[in-house]
Amino acid sequence: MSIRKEKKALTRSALINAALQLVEEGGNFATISIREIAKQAGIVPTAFYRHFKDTNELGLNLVDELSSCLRQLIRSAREQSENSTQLINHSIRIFDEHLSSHRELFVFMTQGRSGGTPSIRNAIRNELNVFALEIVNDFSQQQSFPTLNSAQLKMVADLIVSTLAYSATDLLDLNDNPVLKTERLALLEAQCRVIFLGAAEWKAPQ
Amino acid sequence: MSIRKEKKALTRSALINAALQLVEEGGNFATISIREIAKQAGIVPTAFYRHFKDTNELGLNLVDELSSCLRQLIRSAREQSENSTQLINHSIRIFDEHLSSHRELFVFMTQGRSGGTPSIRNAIRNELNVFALEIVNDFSQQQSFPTLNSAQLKMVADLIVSTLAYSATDLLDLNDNPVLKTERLALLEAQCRVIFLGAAEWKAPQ
DNA sequence: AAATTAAATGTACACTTGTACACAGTTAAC
DNA sequence: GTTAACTGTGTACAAGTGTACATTTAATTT
Repeated sequence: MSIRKEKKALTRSALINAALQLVEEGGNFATISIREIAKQAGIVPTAFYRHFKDTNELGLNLVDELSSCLRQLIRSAREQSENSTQLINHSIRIFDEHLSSHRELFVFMTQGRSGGTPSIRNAIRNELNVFALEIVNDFSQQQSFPTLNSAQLKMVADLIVSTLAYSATDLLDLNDNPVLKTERLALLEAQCRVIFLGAAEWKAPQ
Repeated sequence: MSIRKEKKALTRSALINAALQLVEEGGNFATISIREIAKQAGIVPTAFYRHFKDTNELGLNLVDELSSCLRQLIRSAREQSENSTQLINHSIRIFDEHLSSHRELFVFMTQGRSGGTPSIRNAIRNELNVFALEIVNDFSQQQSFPTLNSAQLKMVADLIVSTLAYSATDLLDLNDNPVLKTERLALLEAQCRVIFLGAAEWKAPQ
């Protein structure tokens, strides 16, 4: 890459990190201004436009960051043991670790899924859908629920993703309260187990 | 009530409705200004302060509105038939009707749960917790899951609430697409059934 | 009927916001 | 080596923001 493009990529990621940091510091992405982001990134406000048309376009790039983060999460979770109870325990631990190590991205995700612009909402929805499809893939390969067809597996995977995403808001808020956070993780674990039990029993209503 | 207090209550609810309408028109509550709200309510900006200290305080009052809306939802859902499959179907239909008839409140709820100020997040969390406790109450009275103790019932009720709340974001977005909305409702229904099946099978891990 | 109280108005001010535009400094292309 | 292209700077401005404060209007109290 040429020197110029390298430098550009550098300030570009400075902008992305600036936005994420402002979000993590308690700001709502929807309320963050171009000027704040530029200031945090150490550039002049108008330079922002060399990289993004507006904050919405930057937001869509944050979703890309989220995307690779989720892929990484799936990859980590796959290095695990066989037993189903262990599987849930281990996956949730990995999930929790990712929440902590990529706080900003998950705060952005939970905010954006319901409070972002329509395009950001859709982008996040799409990423969570891809995430669910990855889980379906694992279910199929491991024969987790032999009685379910792929549409039914997707339904269960969506439920898992929904439960994880919902818990993320709580867990991110409980970061400074280890006791309550452990309780919330235990709740999440029990709920996932309920879902697994239900999926194993699932049959269409008569 | 005296005329003066009546009028005050009137403009107060005008402010509340103005905020809700702005939210429903696609705005994010976090980005709405005092001036916008006052304009929408048909009063001068500074009159806002006669009723609320700031938008956050108004938001907490929106949570109160949400609270009574959820209570009403529970009450409606209780007038229903016995069979468990019917119960899920009927409850989800009622839920959907409430989403449509109180759109603004549920948009506010989904936005606020993850994107609101800390105090608003907590207030909404609290309302959803109360909602889950109501469900626990129903589970107990109807002996839905005789093998579960009350803590376990609460865990299941939280999962139901989480699933409903998560689906709300999707359903609110699909209001103008009946086909996809019906699909999403069917997904929600299947997921609730998975949860019920799992809860019936639930036992602590060995 | 007069005095008091309180809600809503109108004005004002210091900020912040997005963004247009001219410019400077560097890298890339020729 | 000169020219062209592009990233980042600096200035500028109209529009929107929260909110203090004095004023008007109308209901309540006396």
